[in-house]
Amino acid sequence: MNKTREEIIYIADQLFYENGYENTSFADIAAVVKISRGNFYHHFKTKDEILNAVIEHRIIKTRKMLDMWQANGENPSSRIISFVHILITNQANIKLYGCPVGTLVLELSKLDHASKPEANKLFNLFSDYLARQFVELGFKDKANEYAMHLLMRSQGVAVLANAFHDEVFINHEVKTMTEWLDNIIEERDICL
Amino acid sequence: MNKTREEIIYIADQLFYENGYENTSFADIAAVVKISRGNFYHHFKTKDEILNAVIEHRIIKTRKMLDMWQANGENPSSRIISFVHILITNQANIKLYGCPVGTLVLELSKLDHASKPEANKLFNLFSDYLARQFVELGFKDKANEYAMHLLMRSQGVAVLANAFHDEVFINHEVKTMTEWLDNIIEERDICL
DNA sequence: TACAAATTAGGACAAATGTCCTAATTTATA
DNA sequence: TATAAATTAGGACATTTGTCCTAATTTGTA
Repeated sequence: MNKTREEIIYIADQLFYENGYENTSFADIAAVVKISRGNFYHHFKTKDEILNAVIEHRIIKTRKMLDMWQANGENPSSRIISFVHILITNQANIKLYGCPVGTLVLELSKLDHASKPEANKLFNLFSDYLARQFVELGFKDKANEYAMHLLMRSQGVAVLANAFHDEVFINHEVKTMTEWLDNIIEERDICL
Repeated sequence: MNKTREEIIYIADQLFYENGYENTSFADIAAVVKISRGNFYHHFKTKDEILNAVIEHRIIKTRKMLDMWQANGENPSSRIISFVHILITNQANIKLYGCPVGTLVLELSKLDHASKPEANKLFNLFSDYLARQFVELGFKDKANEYAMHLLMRSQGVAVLANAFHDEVFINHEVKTMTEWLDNIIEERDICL
């Protein structure tokens, strides 16, 4: 039900990512959805309402993706690799527009926007997912630290991927991330 | 000479960083500089011209800073540490607005702005600076790779510093960066 | 001092923005 | 089918935007 509303959210999601929130107007969204600007008001009273709907939509999408990784990943290690490999899967978009999460949170920071905490939840989803894997790997004390470390690296790669469009760099950094993971696991085994 | 022009650039530099380029208007800058909006046109014909002037100004500032690090750093290793420590020195601003370079390049990407390559030169300055240090450390083949790796890490930390405002995380990541540096130097010595 | 150049203030201008209203049309329901 | 509800189109509205013009003032110089 409410197909138009969902289509608005779907298109706004894309446009906010590709062109930024501030730089996307009602008119831009309406033009793609092919509805009149007036009709808009019936579904969303303000632009902020659209943003909130988009963020909520992204949270649901992300949860689904993480649940799938959780279900399909054979072990914590391969589930972590699923995360790292977004950088390769979404390489084309990341080169053009950066990371959808990182760029949104940064923009909302500069706009001093009330929805920043909500957007931040996207980061929390990934961080919690990763931390859970590290706990399962036996890194009880360092799980959060390691999760943030990987999140940090993927954000750094996304920024430089956007800046330099260098595929070799991206592939190499993905490799060093998996090596880093192998290393801490190896060190853990030595300690036992 | 041309004090007003320089003041416009100085203020625009700040406002573009704090509020974003798109989200900063002529009126915003004029209000802070305390000149009439009309007078603006005498110094800069378009907003893009201000942006270009701001980028040029940042390039000059950055060059000066790197030259100072180059001159004052006792060895390549300590010069690299100077770079890493921006994350601590500029911690307050990074938490609020992210990295000035990364956020500008990302925004210009989304705006599909003609000045993105110019802004990217800021990244090149840091990357070249770092690569030079790694060459001096004897990593002839891996100098660029290592430079990009450190740049990537500092960008990642900046994004998450903005998102989470977590001082402990920042300090810890700075520590792991210095440890990473120590490690590759140690490994190099073992190989000799 | 006299004159030219540089700088300034103030506002005009069209276009775009987010918001909101009304009237028509479609859809669903009794 | 008749009626209410949901959805739509089209445009009004004040505000803000970047851009640009003109006339006044300040500054520097011969």
